[in-house]
Amino acid sequence: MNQQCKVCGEPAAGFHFGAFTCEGCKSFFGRSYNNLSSISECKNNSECVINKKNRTACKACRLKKCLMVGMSKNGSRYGRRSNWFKIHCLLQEQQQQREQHQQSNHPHQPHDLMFLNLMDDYSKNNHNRASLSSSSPSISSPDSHNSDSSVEIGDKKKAHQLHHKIPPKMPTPTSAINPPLPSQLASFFQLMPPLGPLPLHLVGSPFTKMMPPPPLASSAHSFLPPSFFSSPFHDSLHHLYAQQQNFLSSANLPSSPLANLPNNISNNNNNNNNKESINNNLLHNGSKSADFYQKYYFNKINKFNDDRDENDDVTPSNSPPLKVDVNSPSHSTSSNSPPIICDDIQNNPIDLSMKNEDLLNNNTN
Amino acid sequence: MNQQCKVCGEPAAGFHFGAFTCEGCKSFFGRSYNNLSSISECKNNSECVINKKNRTACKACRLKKCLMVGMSKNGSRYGRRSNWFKIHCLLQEQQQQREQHQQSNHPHQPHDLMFLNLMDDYSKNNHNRASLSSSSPSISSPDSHNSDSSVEIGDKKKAHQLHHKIPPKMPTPTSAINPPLPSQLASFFQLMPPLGPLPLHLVGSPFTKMMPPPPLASSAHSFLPPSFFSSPFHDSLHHLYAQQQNFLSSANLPSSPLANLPNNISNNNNNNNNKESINNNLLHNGSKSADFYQKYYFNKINKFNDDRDENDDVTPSNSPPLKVDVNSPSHSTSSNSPPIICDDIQNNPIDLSMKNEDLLNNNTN
DNA sequence: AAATGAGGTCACGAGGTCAT
DNA sequence: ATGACCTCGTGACCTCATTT
Ligand SMILES: [Zn+2]
Ligand SMILES: [Zn+2]
Ligand SMILES: [Zn+2]
Ligand SMILES: [Zn+2]
Repeated sequence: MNQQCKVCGEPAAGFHFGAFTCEGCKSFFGRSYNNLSSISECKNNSECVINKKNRTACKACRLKKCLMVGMSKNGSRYGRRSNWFKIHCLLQEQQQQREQHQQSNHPHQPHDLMFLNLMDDYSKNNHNRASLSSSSPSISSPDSHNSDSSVEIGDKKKAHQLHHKIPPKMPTPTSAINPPLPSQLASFFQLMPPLGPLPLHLVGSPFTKMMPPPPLASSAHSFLPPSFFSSPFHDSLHHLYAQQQNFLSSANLPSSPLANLPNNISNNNNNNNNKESINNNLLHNGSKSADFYQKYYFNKINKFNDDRDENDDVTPSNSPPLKVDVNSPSHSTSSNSPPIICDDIQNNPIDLSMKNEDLLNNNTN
Repeated sequence: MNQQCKVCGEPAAGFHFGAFTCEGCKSFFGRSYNNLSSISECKNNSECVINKKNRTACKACRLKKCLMVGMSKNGSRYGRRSNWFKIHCLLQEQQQQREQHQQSNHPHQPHDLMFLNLMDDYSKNNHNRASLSSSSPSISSPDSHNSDSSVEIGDKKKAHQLHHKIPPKMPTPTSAINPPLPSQLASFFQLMPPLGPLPLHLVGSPFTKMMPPPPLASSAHSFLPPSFFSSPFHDSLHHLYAQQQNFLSSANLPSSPLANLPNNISNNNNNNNNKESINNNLLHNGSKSADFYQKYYFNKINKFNDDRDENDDVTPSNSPPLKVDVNSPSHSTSSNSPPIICDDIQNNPIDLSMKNEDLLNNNTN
């Protein structure tokens, strides 16, 4: 797949810690997670725009970006990904491409068609397993990516339309993320802010709407054959995204820094060694300085990212009415309204229970 | 590897700041970049030929040479080099040797063969699975995956074709660079020119569009097995090189020195500390003397070097319609024209997305 | 079996050090 | 000021558990 690293934009090496990332960002996140102390404060007001070239210039902002795109050490999963997951990724890619190119364009083809085409290809190959790509030359191998748009060929034209509804409102993950973060957001997110007063004023809506970066987002799920999809990972993603946004917008900052220790924030169920080490670091230094906040936010965001995954237990992929969720989601229900997405997610039990990875996995399988 | 320092010719210690250099030139560039003021004007009309023995004689010309070979503090890469990079370096070396020896000679062996042999060795080790994508994955590692190439798959074939044409026209990086610079170029480049009137006649073409100087350039890529190489780093390099030349020849100088401050030139997105220091230096001294110009050009060239890598963000591997871009680019369109190269690069998403190092790394893997 | 990601390994290069 | 040498963060590649 042609996925790009959600953090730096380089071609992604895979889905790591909850997001498509390159090897570098994967390793960076893995290392940093257990060694926050090694990250020095941003010298640019935590507003660095991370890209392939400068990703090593500011560790603070790189980590921030990692968290922003949903990376988390919890809930990781192993094993081969389902074909649906792959398909979904493809669709998402196409969508993004489409959005970029013909942003204002008039959608000719309903992407339903596009999707169907894809499905056809898939089913054909499926027997062999060829995986998507196989059939369509373009796609090529699952991993290898197809660079191309695999999907593509036939679809490109149609593809763009999928999102016509959603896109406008919902920022594409990538597009939304890559661009410089709104200063507001950036300021909010200052993991390494000199501390100081927290940007509570941001709590409002404006911020909420922007966040977006659902690890994966696509409108395709509505097309997925019900039988295949137990739980729409797609929706889930949206939900997650929404949740994240809520988190960000309503994050309850410690009114008195000292009052809430980061420890409290850490996940309860989490046995993760890594997590512990982080907390230890935090406790270690008693001062409630910038360092404190840095770690505080780190934990906060991490918990948020982790939580989205934890729900799974509660609602297994099936539990929630598939049909309802799948269909109703963004499309039918609030198809027009952009902000909607969030709503859907929240209302949809299914989604809530899923995590990025899980979501992806659950579907179909 | 037997690489030589691109600046002074001494055996290289590694790939530093975008070029193979010795420890001395590496350190020199690292120091000078942040302390331009320490560099005094050349007393030889900026025409000093830098070599191992005299490299410390004229800092101005040494720095100039550094920039000429593509050194830049931005976008440096860390970490281990990909196997492809190594292979590429080997090929490049061989090619150079070949060129030197049988310059006018009639090539018996297309070096395609040579390359293929190399590739075979390499692929044997890794692959197994290569199949997919083309095989390309040749490279082995699981994750690596794609990183690279993704995009390309479909393009690979085209890519190499591109170059078949180009090579002749495109000077090999090394060979092109090492030799004395064309006088025009040299004059333009006078970083430490006594100042005097700027080469306004050069102002012409759009600076913006030009991209960059390729640290490494080689003609080999055209030979790369399509399947293996997703994106021809080789081409990219050529392109970059060509572009650099264009830049040099057509660079638009500030009509009114005072009007355009070097600061404006600096990258927007660039948070690089180093860059800042440079700008600071510049601002520091108010006089618009030779010093001003020196720094102005320094920034200009630096930006140029930096930009070559930056494009990545702009055109993600996917964004552009693969088919269209890939094919249409240099081939069909202006396939014959040599200057074309630049076009290809710009049009070709693949190339754009890559940077020197990245190029090398990315390919197939 | 095949695929896939978390972790681990260690080649590398940016930076820093310090004798020259 | 230079450049040989050292430190350590980075990231390409590999191993292996996990999942399909
Ligand atoms: Zn990355
Ligand atoms: Zn920063
Ligand atoms: Zn040298
Ligand atoms: Zn000189």
